[in-house]
Amino acid sequence: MYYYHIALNIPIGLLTYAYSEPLPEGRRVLVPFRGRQALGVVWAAGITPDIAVEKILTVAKVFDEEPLLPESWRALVDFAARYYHYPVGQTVFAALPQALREAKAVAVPQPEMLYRLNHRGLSDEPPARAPKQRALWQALHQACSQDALKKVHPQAVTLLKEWLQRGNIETVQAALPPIPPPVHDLNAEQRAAVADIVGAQGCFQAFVLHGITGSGKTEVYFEAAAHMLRQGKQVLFMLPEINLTPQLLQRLQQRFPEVPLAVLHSQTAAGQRSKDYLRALLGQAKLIIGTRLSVFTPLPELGLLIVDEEHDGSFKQDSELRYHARDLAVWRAYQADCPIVLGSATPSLESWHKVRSGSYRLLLLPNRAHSQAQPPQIHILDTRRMTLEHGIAPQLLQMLQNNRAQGGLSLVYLNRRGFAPALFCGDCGHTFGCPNCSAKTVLHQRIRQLRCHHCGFRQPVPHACPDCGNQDLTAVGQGTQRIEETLRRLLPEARIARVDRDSVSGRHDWQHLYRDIADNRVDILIGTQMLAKGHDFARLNLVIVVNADGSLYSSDFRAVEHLFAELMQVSGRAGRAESRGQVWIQTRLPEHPIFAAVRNQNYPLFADSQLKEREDFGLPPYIFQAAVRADAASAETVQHSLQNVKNLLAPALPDKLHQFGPAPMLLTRLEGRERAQLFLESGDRKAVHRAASLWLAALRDNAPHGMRYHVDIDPQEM
DNA sequence: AGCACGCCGACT
DNA sequence: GTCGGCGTGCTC
Repeated sequence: MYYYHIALNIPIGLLTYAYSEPLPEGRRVLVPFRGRQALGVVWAAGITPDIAVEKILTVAKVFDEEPLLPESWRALVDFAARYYHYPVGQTVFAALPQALREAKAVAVPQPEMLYRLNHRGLSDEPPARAPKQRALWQALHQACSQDALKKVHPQAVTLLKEWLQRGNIETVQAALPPIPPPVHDLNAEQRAAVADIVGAQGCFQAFVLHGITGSGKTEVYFEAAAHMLRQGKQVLFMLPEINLTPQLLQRLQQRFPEVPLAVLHSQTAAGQRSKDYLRALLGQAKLIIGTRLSVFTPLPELGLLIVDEEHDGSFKQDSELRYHARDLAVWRAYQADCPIVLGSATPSLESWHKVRSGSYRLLLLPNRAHSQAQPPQIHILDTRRMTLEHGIAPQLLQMLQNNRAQGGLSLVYLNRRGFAPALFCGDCGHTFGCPNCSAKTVLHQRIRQLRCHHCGFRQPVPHACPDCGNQDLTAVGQGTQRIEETLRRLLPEARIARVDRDSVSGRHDWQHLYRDIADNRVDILIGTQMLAKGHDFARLNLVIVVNADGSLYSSDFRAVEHLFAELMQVSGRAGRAESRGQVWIQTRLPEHPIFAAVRNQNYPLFADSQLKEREDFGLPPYIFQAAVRADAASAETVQHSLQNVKNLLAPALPDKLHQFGPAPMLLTRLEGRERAQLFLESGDRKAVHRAASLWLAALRDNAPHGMRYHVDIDPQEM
């Protein structure tokens, strides 16, 4: 009998099973588990059982037709499980696509075949009256993929089958896909960046590609990728969810028409995702593009990783396995001995710190790629002594009006959905909170609802104050809907489109919007962060940021960093047009140093001064953090049990460790549960990990039932 | 995590 | 007398 450690989707460790035959690690198997059959992955083979042999059950089924989950993938999963203090078995399942988590065999994708005319086919030319067929026949002089042939003739599949039967066609294995040269020539900086990346081929090296909006980072990614693809290497290209647009995919397909592509994100249909995952595992897919979850794709021929908008918060998963895909990507590059490119106009301070300390190399794209395009001009407008017209300065309204008259496209940006952030009783001061969360509900005027943006709560707008009966309830603050209403009233001739999660959700809505904008049917866009990221509108030449201050009052030390990135990103929307883009940012805190940095569009200056502050205050990236979070029905339960565990652990914790808390979280109540957290901090990463392990063990033994808890390594939210 | 086992309150 | 509440403990 052979014994194995099997990874199962359970929060305890690996379980021991037996089998009469040798099994390789990375094999999917079915095992009996609690009277049922469960899927598992062979994690360690040839082990000595660590429990009584009579308790060990036998593997029930081996999926030995399937390819193995490779060693490099298992090492990645092991690392992620250890680093993020998450059970190995559950990490395995988090890293697998749906079909591979299920207890049945999967179809193994066959390598793509190319088709070509043989001798007989060459002399069997279709008649002149069938020009389409003839075009297909012509194309088949060279080996072609089915996809390529479909573009030549819509019925290519049927015809191919027919000609194959007739014995006119031969099939060949796909060779290295041809990669055409770039359509546009790269400028000197782009070429230098590509040369640096390509020069690191076969060695681990992290690059931060810092380029302002429009500086042509994508071309650098593409050319570096092209180089690796020509060597038969695989390239993983990761983006934030919102940037994975049909436009980008189209660009990729234009640039790499013959390269087998795998698209992996949460929107991909489960079947396709699993198929693409296996194609990547088998080395059939060469270019893998996806969101954070694609970092777990097994890639036997990995030659380059690209993380676009690497500062983006969506690379961090904030439930279950709380991993940071950018950080895991760097680990993968190290493991695979290959370069990784972290691209951004506003790199994360974590990455910038590594540039400054010399471990990452900086690649600069200081200019806009198309030399006639200038960076936008950014103005900071002090609104303290102004009478605003429903949140907008009169002079900015005038600018919107003028820009419309001159045929320009404007963007009014604010990061707040709904009509107004709060409804308020002018008599007694009552505000309308969410019953499940410690947050105010947001007024959505058009559908007459108060909504909580943290949970699903919604209720009709009350007609009177529940405390004093006053019927005159006032909306305070600005939301996208209210700005829209105001602008429609003040600028009745303007054609206005609001873009937020309430108005634009599906792909269809986007297509409509793009068409309307392209056809010159929109003068003013009103939008939230959805619009700031990854969407380019050529005519856009005026951006107004309604209120930039909110996060400057936040106690989250990352708020300034995030606001800077947000302002640079939204500013970058302006000025791909012919005339120089103008950006106006309204603020009541104009003397805050962030605005000087934004106006000068000087990221390095900003980042260096932020790093100095972080160092002075002993904050990340100079120290390492983990958050211990817990929630339960009552605030006392959470607070007391965290305090209790803290007291219990006090003698056992490492010396170099500081603990802060427990304290209620910023949003103390979420979906009916009270939340509190405690921070573990140290300049020594090992001390944080050791403390995190101790905390988890202590919570396992001491947490009252009904209390949930987790550890978040390198937390991004306070 | 799930799922079974087990020990106390309101029902035919 | 039982049906079912969910607290507790185990899974190879």
